[in-house]
Amino acid sequence: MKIASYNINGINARLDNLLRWLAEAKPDVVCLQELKAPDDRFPWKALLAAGYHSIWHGQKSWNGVAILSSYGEIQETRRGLDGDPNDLHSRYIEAFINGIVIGCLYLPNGNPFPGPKFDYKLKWIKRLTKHAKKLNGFDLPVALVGDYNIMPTELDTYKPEKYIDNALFRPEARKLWQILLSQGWTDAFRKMYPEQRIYTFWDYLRNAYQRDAGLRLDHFLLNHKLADKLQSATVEKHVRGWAHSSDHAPVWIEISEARAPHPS
DNA sequence: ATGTCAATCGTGGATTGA
Repeated sequence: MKIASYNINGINARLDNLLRWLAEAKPDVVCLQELKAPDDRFPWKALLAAGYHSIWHGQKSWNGVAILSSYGEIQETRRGLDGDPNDLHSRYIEAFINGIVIGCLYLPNGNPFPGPKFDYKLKWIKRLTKHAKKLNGFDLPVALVGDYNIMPTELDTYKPEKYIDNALFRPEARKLWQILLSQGWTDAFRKMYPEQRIYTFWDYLRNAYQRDAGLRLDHFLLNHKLADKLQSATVEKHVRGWAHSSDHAPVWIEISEARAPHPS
């Protein structure tokens, strides 16, 4: 089972790229972020024609998350996080697919630091941590997937010293990431590549992709029940090189599936 | 700051967010 995450940076502006990549990579489940589209402009028909059912939580102009599945109709389990009734950003959607709880998230960027946007980011991480604790109590495989907008360590950025005062790398955010992980979550990519510099984002500015001036922002957190089944993890770096690409690359993990018992 | 995108309002280009 292939579970993917892709910050698409405008689903309608990049629908052709998305469909091309789906046809090429054939993931089973895809978590999308930064739809930048209201609910009534989500291209569900084109995705259905490509073989994917969708659930989505859109918003005018910014944010927006969706989950695609090749397994048929999707059982949605949640949209949004508790803890702030005034938060209207569409940043979290969750479903139960093929026996796995999959949370798709778009964590606030938080720049500029310091400021209200950074404060909102920290609060959002705490709300996510609270929800993650609840999910971790279930006797089910769980994956929390998406654009975390956090570089957890110096290995996760091409130039750590440049990012000291950046919300993506501030110690306050990295500390909350560690607190979240300490509940028992496995960072799937770091588990598969313990020492390697891997990036999932390259800025549009200053030929960042050509220079490999990247950041690792998109993560898969797996609970124990799922981490045991992790087979591989891949960054689809070449897709970032396509014309009219998002500034993120699609990323995916492969999960081994227990063979279903034969019907008797 | 630099310089690159998309959405918006609303029809040309400034503004906002990333």
